Amino acid sequence: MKSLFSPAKAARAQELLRSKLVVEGSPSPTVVVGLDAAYKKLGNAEIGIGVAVALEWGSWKLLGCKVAITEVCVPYIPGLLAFREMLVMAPALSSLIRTVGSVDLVVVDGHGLAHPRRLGIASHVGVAFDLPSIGVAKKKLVGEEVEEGGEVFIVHKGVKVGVVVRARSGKKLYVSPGHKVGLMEAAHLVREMLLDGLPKPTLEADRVSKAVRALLGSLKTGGLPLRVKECPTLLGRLTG
DNA sequence: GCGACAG
DNA sequence: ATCTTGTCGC
Repeated sequence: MKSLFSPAKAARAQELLRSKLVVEGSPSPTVVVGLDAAYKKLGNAEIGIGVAVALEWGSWKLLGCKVAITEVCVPYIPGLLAFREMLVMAPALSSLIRTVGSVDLVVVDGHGLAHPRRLGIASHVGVAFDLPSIGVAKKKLVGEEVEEGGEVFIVHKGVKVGVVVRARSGKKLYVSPGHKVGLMEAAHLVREMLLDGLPKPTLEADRVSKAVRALLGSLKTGGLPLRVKECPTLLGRLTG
């Protein structure tokens, strides 16, 4: 059987999307969305859980939440993360946008500009939905950390592509522009969203994805053989 | 050839 | 990311 995924073509697609990327802007969000994905192996199949939560800036009040569940047959390859996670993130995000009406900013797990081809998952999401977005990663993908004027930047091939933001615990967060946000603006916004070592939207999306994952586990324990083949895409709405 | 390698 | 045993410290 032919391969189900072409890394070479995916990388070419990133180069095409890259020409649409805007790396400047300073949004003043009212509605901010957190995106996250979790996975669970059920028999031979790998199930992906995509979560999108909408919060009100500042009060961090929950405005909506959408979950998309489907089998994911794309492997994780460094640099090509978006092609795996977009399968569940895109349905969850588009459904959430339809529900809450408008979204001002999307915070994504992973890098944006700080990527081998300058189009990490945060930028991919931003360009695909034409929304301002920011990438927040827990680990570095490319570049070196360079201090300058009391700020630590991620420098890749001589270009500043991200900022290292320190949580109060001392833990590093690698922040980079996704789309329609500048470098310093992205770092500033993330610092304002910081709570318990992570941006509030990320924290909430992560919480939900872990909870749904636990539910999938208990379904298996209950003896219900989940037939993925018969329901390739389940769009659940658990909160919103 | 060796090391690095988001989630 | 997920799986997973044991250890350390509040």
